[in-house]
Amino acid sequence: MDEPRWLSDDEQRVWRAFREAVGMLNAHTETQLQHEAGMPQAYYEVLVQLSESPDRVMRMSDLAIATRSSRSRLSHAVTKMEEKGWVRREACPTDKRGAFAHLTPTGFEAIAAAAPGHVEAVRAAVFDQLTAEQVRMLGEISETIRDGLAPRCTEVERRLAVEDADATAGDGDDTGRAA
Amino acid sequence: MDEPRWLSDDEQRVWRAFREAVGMLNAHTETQLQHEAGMPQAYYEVLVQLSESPDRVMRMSDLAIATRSSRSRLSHAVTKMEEKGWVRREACPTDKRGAFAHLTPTGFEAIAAAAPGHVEAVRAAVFDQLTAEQVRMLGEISETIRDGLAPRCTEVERRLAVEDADATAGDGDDTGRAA
DNA sequence: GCATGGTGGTTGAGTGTTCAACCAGAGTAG
DNA sequence: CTACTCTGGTTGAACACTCAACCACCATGC
Repeated sequence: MDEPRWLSDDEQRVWRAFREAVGMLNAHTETQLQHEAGMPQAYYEVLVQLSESPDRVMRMSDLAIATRSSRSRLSHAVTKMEEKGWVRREACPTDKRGAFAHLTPTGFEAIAAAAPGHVEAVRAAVFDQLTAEQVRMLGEISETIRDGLAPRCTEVERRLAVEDADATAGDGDDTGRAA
Repeated sequence: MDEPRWLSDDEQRVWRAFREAVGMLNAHTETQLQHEAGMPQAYYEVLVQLSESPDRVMRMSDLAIATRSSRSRLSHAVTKMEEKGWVRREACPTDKRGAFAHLTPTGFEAIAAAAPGHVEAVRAAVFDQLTAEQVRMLGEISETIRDGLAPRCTEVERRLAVEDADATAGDGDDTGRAA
Protein backbone atom coordinates (compact mmCIF):
# COMPACT_ATOMS: atom_id res chain seq x y z
CA MET A 1 0.00 0.00 0.00
CA ASP A 2 1.65 3.20 -1.19
CA GLU A 3 1.46 6.46 0.71
CA PRO A 4 -2.04 7.88 0.19
CA ARG A 5 -2.29 11.10 -1.78
CA TRP A 6 -3.89 13.21 0.96
CA LEU A 7 -5.78 16.35 0.11
CA SER A 8 -3.94 19.66 0.38
CA ASP A 9 -5.32 22.27 2.76
CA ASP A 10 -6.95 24.10 -0.11
CA GLU A 11 -8.48 20.94 -1.50
CA GLN A 12 -9.76 20.01 1.91
CA ARG A 13 -11.42 23.39 2.32
CA VAL A 14 -13.08 23.00 -1.06
CA TRP A 15 -14.19 19.47 -0.31
CA ARG A 16 -15.69 20.38 3.04
CA ALA A 17 -17.49 23.40 1.67
CA PHE A 18 -18.83 21.21 -1.10
CA ARG A 19 -20.02 18.54 1.30
CA GLU A 20 -21.65 21.15 3.50
CA ALA A 21 -23.38 22.84 0.58
CA VAL A 22 -24.63 19.58 -0.85
CA GLY A 23 -25.74 18.31 2.53
CA MET A 24 -27.64 21.46 3.38
CA LEU A 25 -29.14 21.75 -0.08
CA ASN A 26 -30.32 18.17 0.01
CA ALA A 27 -31.77 18.52 3.46
CA HIS A 28 -33.47 21.72 2.40
CA THR A 29 -35.17 20.37 -0.71
CA GLU A 30 -35.95 17.10 1.03
CA THR A 31 -37.86 18.68 3.89
CA GLN A 32 -39.42 21.20 1.57
CA LEU A 33 -40.85 18.46 -0.63
CA GLN A 34 -41.77 16.24 2.27
CA HIS A 35 -43.57 19.00 4.05
CA GLU A 36 -45.35 20.69 1.14
CA ALA A 37 -45.97 17.75 -1.15
CA GLY A 38 -45.79 14.75 1.15
CA MET A 39 -43.17 12.96 -0.92
CA PRO A 40 -39.44 12.36 -0.59
CA GLN A 41 -37.14 13.79 -3.25
CA ALA A 42 -36.54 10.33 -4.71
CA TYR A 43 -40.23 9.93 -5.46
CA TYR A 44 -40.35 13.40 -6.96
CA GLU A 45 -37.64 12.49 -9.43
CA VAL A 46 -39.47 9.34 -10.43
CA LEU A 47 -42.64 11.31 -11.09
CA VAL A 48 -40.70 13.90 -13.07
CA GLN A 49 -39.21 11.26 -15.32
CA LEU A 50 -42.58 9.67 -15.88
CA SER A 51 -44.30 12.96 -16.55
CA GLU A 52 -41.77 13.85 -19.23
CA SER A 53 -41.93 10.51 -20.96
CA PRO A 54 -44.24 10.11 -23.97
CA ASP A 55 -47.60 8.77 -22.79
CA ARG A 56 -46.21 9.04 -19.27
CA VAL A 57 -45.12 5.42 -19.30
CA MET A 58 -41.70 3.84 -18.79
CA ARG A 59 -40.22 0.42 -18.41
CA MET A 60 -39.22 -0.13 -14.80
CA SER A 61 -35.68 -0.81 -15.86
CA ASP A 62 -35.33 2.41 -17.86
CA LEU A 63 -36.94 4.33 -15.05
CA ALA A 64 -34.41 2.92 -12.63
CA ILE A 65 -31.56 4.02 -14.88
CA ALA A 66 -33.07 7.45 -15.45
CA THR A 67 -33.40 8.06 -11.73
CA ARG A 68 -30.01 6.51 -10.95
CA SER A 69 -31.61 4.10 -8.53
CA SER A 70 -31.38 0.37 -8.04
CA ARG A 71 -34.13 -1.88 -9.39
CA SER A 72 -34.96 -2.83 -5.84
CA ARG A 73 -35.31 0.72 -4.67
CA LEU A 74 -37.51 1.65 -7.59
CA SER A 75 -39.68 -1.42 -7.10
CA HIS A 76 -40.27 -0.53 -3.46
CA ALA A 77 -40.91 3.10 -4.36
CA VAL A 78 -43.40 2.23 -7.10
CA THR A 79 -45.24 -0.06 -4.71
CA LYS A 80 -45.66 2.84 -2.30
CA MET A 81 -46.65 5.25 -5.03
CA GLU A 82 -49.16 2.75 -6.35
CA GLU A 83 -50.77 2.73 -2.92
CA LYS A 84 -51.01 6.50 -3.13
CA GLY A 85 -52.61 6.19 -6.54
CA TRP A 86 -49.85 8.12 -8.31
CA VAL A 87 -48.58 5.26 -10.44
CA ARG A 88 -50.03 2.14 -11.98
CA ARG A 89 -48.12 -0.98 -12.97
CA GLU A 90 -48.81 -2.55 -16.31
CA ALA A 91 -47.53 -5.79 -17.80
CA CYS A 92 -45.41 -5.71 -20.94
CA PRO A 93 -47.05 -7.77 -23.70
CA THR A 94 -43.91 -8.50 -25.75
CA ASP A 95 -41.58 -9.37 -22.88
CA LYS A 96 -43.54 -11.05 -20.14
CA ARG A 97 -40.88 -10.42 -17.53
CA GLY A 98 -41.12 -6.70 -18.08
CA ALA A 99 -43.34 -4.16 -16.37
CA PHE A 100 -44.35 -0.62 -17.18
CA ALA A 101 -44.87 2.14 -14.69
CA HIS A 102 -47.68 4.42 -15.76
CA LEU A 103 -48.25 7.87 -14.28
CA THR A 104 -51.91 8.30 -13.31
CA PRO A 105 -53.81 11.60 -13.58
CA THR A 106 -53.71 11.77 -9.79
CA GLY A 107 -49.96 11.33 -9.94
CA PHE A 108 -49.66 14.07 -12.51
CA GLU A 109 -51.65 16.39 -10.31
CA ALA A 110 -49.42 15.54 -7.38
CA ILE A 111 -46.27 16.50 -9.21
CA ALA A 112 -47.85 19.54 -10.83
CA ALA A 113 -48.70 20.72 -7.34
CA ALA A 114 -45.25 19.90 -5.98
CA ALA A 115 -43.19 21.46 -8.76
CA PRO A 116 -43.60 25.20 -8.13
CA GLY A 117 -42.53 24.99 -4.49
CA HIS A 118 -39.61 22.76 -5.34
CA VAL A 119 -38.29 24.85 -8.20
CA GLU A 120 -38.67 27.97 -6.10
CA ALA A 121 -36.61 26.39 -3.34
CA VAL A 122 -33.93 25.38 -5.82
CA ARG A 123 -33.88 28.77 -7.46
CA ALA A 124 -33.64 30.58 -4.17
CA ALA A 125 -30.88 28.35 -2.86
CA VAL A 126 -28.80 28.08 -6.03
CA PHE A 127 -29.56 30.25 -9.03
CA ASP A 128 -30.44 33.41 -7.15
CA GLN A 129 -27.16 33.14 -5.24
CA LEU A 130 -24.75 32.53 -8.09
CA THR A 131 -23.54 34.75 -10.91
CA ALA A 132 -24.21 33.65 -14.50
CA GLU A 133 -20.55 32.75 -14.80
CA GLN A 134 -20.69 30.60 -11.68
CA VAL A 135 -23.76 28.82 -12.96
CA ARG A 136 -21.99 28.07 -16.21
CA MET A 137 -18.97 26.75 -14.33
CA LEU A 138 -21.12 24.67 -12.04
CA GLY A 139 -22.60 23.02 -15.10
CA GLU A 140 -19.19 22.25 -16.55
CA ILE A 141 -17.84 20.97 -13.26
CA SER A 142 -20.87 18.77 -12.69
CA GLU A 143 -20.66 17.29 -16.18
CA THR A 144 -16.99 16.55 -15.71
CA ILE A 145 -17.51 14.78 -12.41
CA ARG A 146 -20.55 12.91 -13.71
CA ASP A 147 -18.85 11.77 -16.90
CA GLY A 148 -15.72 10.82 -15.02
CA LEU A 149 -17.77 8.72 -12.64
CA ALA A 150 -20.03 7.00 -15.15
CA PRO A 151 -17.50 4.44 -16.41
CA ARG A 152 -16.27 3.89 -12.89
CA CYS A 153 -19.68 2.70 -11.75
CA THR A 154 -19.95 -0.17 -14.17
CA GLU A 155 -16.33 -0.96 -13.53
CA VAL A 156 -16.80 -1.22 -9.79
CA GLU A 157 -19.75 -3.52 -10.24
CA ARG A 158 -17.64 -5.74 -12.44
CA ARG A 159 -14.77 -5.74 -9.98
CA LEU A 160 -17.01 -6.70 -7.09
CA ALA A 161 -18.56 -9.49 -9.11
CA VAL A 162 -15.16 -10.91 -10.04
CA GLU A 163 -13.81 -10.47 -6.55
CA ASP A 164 -16.80 -12.41 -5.33
CA ALA A 165 -16.24 -15.18 -7.85
CA ASP A 166 -12.60 -15.89 -7.03
CA ALA A 167 -12.92 -15.19 -3.32
CA THR A 168 -12.00 -18.80 -2.73
CA ALA A 169 -8.99 -18.71 -5.06
CA GLY A 170 -5.83 -16.70 -4.33
CA ASP A 171 -6.70 -13.07 -3.68
CA GLY A 172 -3.27 -11.60 -3.97
CA ASP A 173 -4.24 -7.96 -4.42
CA ASP A 174 -7.27 -6.80 -2.50
CA THR A 175 -6.02 -3.29 -1.97
CA GLY A 176 -9.19 -2.56 -3.88
CA ARG A 177 -8.05 0.67 -5.46
CA ALA A 178 -10.81 1.80 -7.79
CA ALA A 179 -8.43 3.23 -10.37
CA MET B 1 -50.11 31.98 -5.91
CA ASP B 2 -48.05 33.92 -8.43
CA GLU B 3 -46.64 32.34 -11.55
CA PRO B 4 -43.64 30.23 -10.51
CA ARG B 5 -40.25 31.30 -11.78
CA TRP B 6 -39.43 28.15 -13.75
CA LEU B 7 -35.87 27.29 -14.63
CA SER B 8 -34.61 28.22 -18.08
CA ASP B 9 -33.37 25.44 -20.34
CA ASP B 10 -29.78 26.27 -19.47
CA GLU B 11 -30.51 26.35 -15.78
CA GLN B 12 -32.31 23.06 -16.03
CA ARG B 13 -29.36 21.44 -17.76
CA VAL B 14 -27.04 22.71 -15.06
CA TRP B 15 -29.36 21.59 -12.29
CA ARG B 16 -29.73 18.08 -13.71
CA ALA B 17 -26.03 17.67 -14.31
CA PHE B 18 -25.45 18.82 -10.75
CA ARG B 19 -27.97 16.38 -9.33
CA GLU B 20 -26.51 13.57 -11.37
CA ALA B 21 -22.96 14.37 -10.33
CA VAL B 22 -23.86 14.66 -6.67
CA GLY B 23 -25.95 11.52 -6.75
CA MET B 24 -23.27 9.46 -8.40
CA LEU B 25 -20.54 10.87 -6.23
CA ASN B 26 -22.48 10.14 -3.10
CA ALA B 27 -23.33 6.64 -4.20
CA HIS B 28 -19.70 6.08 -5.09
CA THR B 29 -18.19 7.17 -1.79
CA GLU B 30 -21.00 5.54 0.15
CA THR B 31 -20.45 2.08 -1.32
CA GLN B 32 -16.70 2.55 -1.21
CA LEU B 33 -16.77 3.26 2.51
CA GLN B 34 -19.38 0.63 3.23
CA HIS B 35 -17.48 -2.01 1.35
CA GLU B 36 -13.92 -1.23 2.44
CA ALA B 37 -14.48 0.11 5.93
CA GLY B 38 -17.87 -1.28 6.94
CA MET B 39 -19.31 2.10 7.80
CA PRO B 40 -21.72 4.50 6.13
CA GLN B 41 -20.49 7.92 5.13
CA ALA B 42 -22.44 9.53 7.95
CA TYR B 43 -20.52 7.54 10.55
CA TYR B 44 -17.27 8.38 8.82
CA GLU B 45 -17.97 12.06 9.20
CA VAL B 46 -18.76 11.64 12.87
CA LEU B 47 -15.50 9.85 13.45
CA VAL B 48 -13.60 12.52 11.49
CA GLN B 49 -15.04 15.28 13.64
CA LEU B 50 -14.22 13.40 16.82
CA SER B 51 -10.71 12.55 15.69
CA GLU B 52 -9.95 16.19 14.96
CA SER B 53 -11.33 17.48 18.23
CA PRO B 54 -8.93 18.07 21.15
CA ASP B 55 -8.83 14.94 23.32
CA ARG B 56 -11.14 13.35 20.76
CA VAL B 57 -14.20 14.29 22.77
CA MET B 58 -17.24 16.34 21.87
CA ARG B 59 -20.59 17.24 23.32
CA MET B 60 -23.32 15.35 21.52
CA SER B 61 -24.97 18.60 20.63
CA ASP B 62 -21.87 20.14 19.10
CA LEU B 63 -21.16 16.94 17.26
CA ALA B 64 -24.65 17.01 15.80
CA ILE B 65 -24.12 20.55 14.56
CA ALA B 66 -20.66 19.77 13.18
CA THR B 67 -21.98 16.84 11.20
CA ARG B 68 -25.15 18.70 10.15
CA SER B 69 -27.29 15.94 11.59
CA SER B 70 -30.28 15.89 13.90
CA ARG B 71 -29.84 15.05 17.56
CA SER B 72 -31.90 11.94 17.02
CA ARG B 73 -29.81 10.71 14.13
CA LEU B 74 -26.59 11.27 16.00
CA SER B 75 -27.94 9.56 19.09
CA HIS B 76 -28.88 6.46 17.09
CA ALA B 77 -25.57 6.54 15.26
CA VAL B 78 -23.54 6.83 18.45
CA THR B 79 -25.47 3.93 19.93
CA LYS B 80 -24.45 1.78 16.97
CA MET B 81 -20.87 2.96 17.06
CA GLU B 82 -20.73 2.28 20.76
CA GLU B 83 -21.71 -1.31 20.03
CA LYS B 84 -18.83 -1.49 17.57
CA GLY B 85 -16.51 -0.13 20.21
CA TRP B 86 -15.61 2.98 18.23
CA VAL B 87 -17.15 5.52 20.58
CA ARG B 88 -17.84 5.77 24.28
CA ARG B 89 -20.47 7.93 25.94
CA GLU B 90 -19.52 9.92 28.99
CA ALA B 91 -21.66 12.01 31.31
CA CYS B 92 -21.04 15.74 31.62
CA PRO B 93 -20.27 16.66 35.22
CA THR B 94 -21.26 20.34 35.05
CA ASP B 95 -24.50 19.93 33.10
CA LYS B 96 -26.13 16.69 34.08
CA ARG B 97 -28.33 16.60 30.99
CA GLY B 98 -25.32 16.68 28.73
CA ALA B 99 -23.32 13.82 27.29
CA PHE B 100 -19.92 13.54 25.68
CA ALA B 101 -18.99 11.28 22.83
CA HIS B 102 -15.46 10.00 23.18
CA LEU B 103 -13.51 8.41 20.34
CA THR B 104 -11.91 5.16 21.50
CA PRO B 105 -8.52 3.89 20.30
CA THR B 106 -10.40 1.22 18.35
CA GLY B 107 -12.47 3.94 16.76
CA PHE B 108 -9.37 5.89 15.85
CA GLU B 109 -7.90 2.82 14.22
CA ALA B 110 -11.11 2.30 12.28
CA ILE B 111 -11.04 5.76 10.79
CA ALA B 112 -7.30 5.70 10.20
CA ALA B 113 -7.85 2.54 8.18
CA ALA B 114 -10.82 3.99 6.32
CA ALA B 115 -9.31 7.34 5.42
CA PRO B 116 -6.84 6.42 2.66
CA GLY B 117 -9.38 4.58 0.56
CA HIS B 118 -11.94 7.31 1.00
CA VAL B 119 -9.64 10.18 0.15
CA GLU B 120 -8.36 8.27 -2.86
CA ALA B 121 -11.91 7.81 -4.10
CA VAL B 122 -12.66 11.49 -3.62
CA ARG B 123 -9.45 12.54 -5.31
CA ALA B 124 -10.01 10.26 -8.28
CA ALA B 125 -13.62 11.36 -8.74
CA VAL B 126 -13.17 15.07 -8.16
CA PHE B 127 -9.72 16.59 -7.91
CA ASP B 128 -8.07 14.48 -10.58
CA GLN B 129 -10.85 15.43 -13.00
CA LEU B 130 -10.99 19.18 -12.49
CA THR B 131 -8.57 21.94 -13.41
CA ALA B 132 -7.13 24.10 -10.64
CA GLU B 133 -9.41 26.90 -11.76
CA GLN B 134 -12.46 24.66 -11.59
CA VAL B 135 -11.53 23.51 -8.10
CA ARG B 136 -11.22 27.12 -7.00
CA MET B 137 -14.61 27.93 -8.51
CA LEU B 138 -16.19 24.87 -6.94
CA GLY B 139 -15.02 26.11 -3.58
CA GLU B 140 -16.48 29.57 -4.15
CA ILE B 141 -19.76 28.20 -5.45
CA SER B 142 -20.09 25.78 -2.56
CA GLU B 143 -19.41 28.48 0.00
CA THR B 144 -21.97 30.76 -1.60
CA ILE B 145 -24.67 28.11 -1.59
CA ARG B 146 -23.81 27.00 1.92
CA ASP B 147 -23.78 30.52 3.35
CA GLY B 148 -26.96 31.39 1.54
CA LEU B 149 -28.66 28.36 2.99
CA ALA B 150 -27.45 28.64 6.57
CA PRO B 151 -29.84 31.43 7.66
CA ARG B 152 -32.67 29.79 5.73
CA CYS B 153 -32.43 26.64 7.86
CA THR B 154 -33.11 28.33 11.15
CA GLU B 155 -35.77 30.40 9.47
CA VAL B 156 -37.61 27.37 8.16
CA GLU B 157 -37.58 25.75 11.58
CA ARG B 158 -39.07 28.88 13.06
CA ARG B 159 -41.73 29.09 10.37
CA LEU B 160 -42.77 25.47 10.88
CA ALA B 161 -43.00 25.99 14.62
CA VAL B 162 -45.22 29.03 14.24
CA GLU B 163 -47.36 27.41 11.57
CA ASP B 164 -47.83 24.51 13.94
CA ALA B 165 -48.87 26.78 16.77
CA ASP B 166 -51.63 28.62 14.94
CA ALA B 167 -52.78 25.61 12.92
CA THR B 168 -56.12 25.78 14.72
CA ALA B 169 -56.55 29.47 14.03
CA GLY B 170 -57.23 30.82 10.53
CA ASP B 171 -54.94 29.08 8.08
CA GLY B 172 -55.82 31.21 5.09
CA ASP B 173 -52.49 30.89 3.32
CA ASP B 174 -50.85 27.48 3.37
CA THR B 175 -49.05 27.94 0.08
CA GLY B 176 -46.03 27.71 2.33
CA ARG B 177 -43.63 29.60 0.14
CA ALA B 178 -40.12 29.21 1.54
CA ALA B 179 -39.07 32.72 0.63
C1' DG C 1 -37.26 -31.18 -26.89
C1' DC C 2 -34.06 -29.87 -22.60
C1' DA C 3 -30.23 -27.52 -20.28
C1' DT C 4 -27.72 -23.21 -19.12
C1' DG C 5 -26.98 -18.62 -18.47
C1' DG C 6 -28.47 -13.96 -18.53
C1' DT C 7 -32.19 -10.42 -17.76
C1' DG C 8 -36.37 -7.89 -15.60
C1' DG C 9 -38.36 -7.52 -11.64
C1' DT C 10 -39.95 -8.57 -6.83
C1' DT C 11 -39.43 -9.73 -1.99
C1' DG C 12 -37.88 -9.81 2.94
C1' DA C 13 -34.61 -8.95 6.28
C1' DG C 14 -31.36 -5.74 8.06
C1' DT C 15 -29.70 -0.94 8.48
C1' DG C 16 -30.08 4.05 8.71
C1' DT C 17 -33.09 8.27 9.02
C1' DT C 18 -37.10 10.91 10.41
C1' DC C 19 -40.69 12.34 13.26
C1' DA C 20 -43.01 12.98 17.38
C1' DA C 21 -43.15 12.00 22.01
C1' DC C 22 -40.81 11.89 26.00
C1' DC C 23 -37.69 12.63 30.22
C1' DA C 24 -34.55 14.94 33.15
C1' DG C 25 -31.99 18.80 34.34
C1' DA C 26 -31.28 23.94 33.86
C1' DG C 27 -33.02 28.73 33.88
C1' DT C 28 -36.17 32.12 35.18
C1' DA C 29 -40.20 34.34 37.49
C1' DG C 30 -43.23 34.81 40.94
C1' DC D 1 -39.92 26.90 47.12
C1' DT D 2 -43.31 26.13 43.19
C1' DA D 3 -44.34 26.68 38.48
C1' DC D 4 -43.27 27.33 33.85
C1' DT D 5 -40.40 27.10 29.99
C1' DC D 6 -36.40 25.81 27.53
C1' DT D 7 -32.62 22.77 26.39
C1' DG D 8 -29.84 18.29 25.81
C1' DG D 9 -30.60 13.99 24.81
C1' DT D 10 -32.99 9.46 24.19
C1' DT D 11 -36.50 6.31 22.45
C1' DG D 12 -39.80 3.75 19.36
C1' DA D 13 -42.43 3.55 15.39
C1' DA D 14 -42.78 4.55 10.58
C1' DC D 15 -40.38 5.11 6.49
C1' DA D 16 -36.66 4.67 2.88
C1' DC D 17 -32.74 2.20 1.13
C1' DT D 18 -29.51 -1.84 0.60
C1' DC D 19 -28.29 -6.37 -0.03
C1' DA D 20 -28.90 -10.97 -1.19
C1' DA D 21 -32.00 -14.30 -2.57
C1' DC D 22 -35.36 -15.47 -5.54
C1' DC D 23 -38.76 -16.26 -9.50
C1' DA D 24 -40.22 -16.01 -14.12
C1' DC D 25 -39.01 -15.42 -18.50
C1' DC D 26 -35.96 -14.74 -22.68
C1' DA D 27 -31.92 -16.47 -25.40
C1' DT D 28 -28.52 -19.68 -26.62
C1' DG D 29 -26.67 -24.05 -27.01
C1' DC D 30 -26.99 -28.77 -27.74
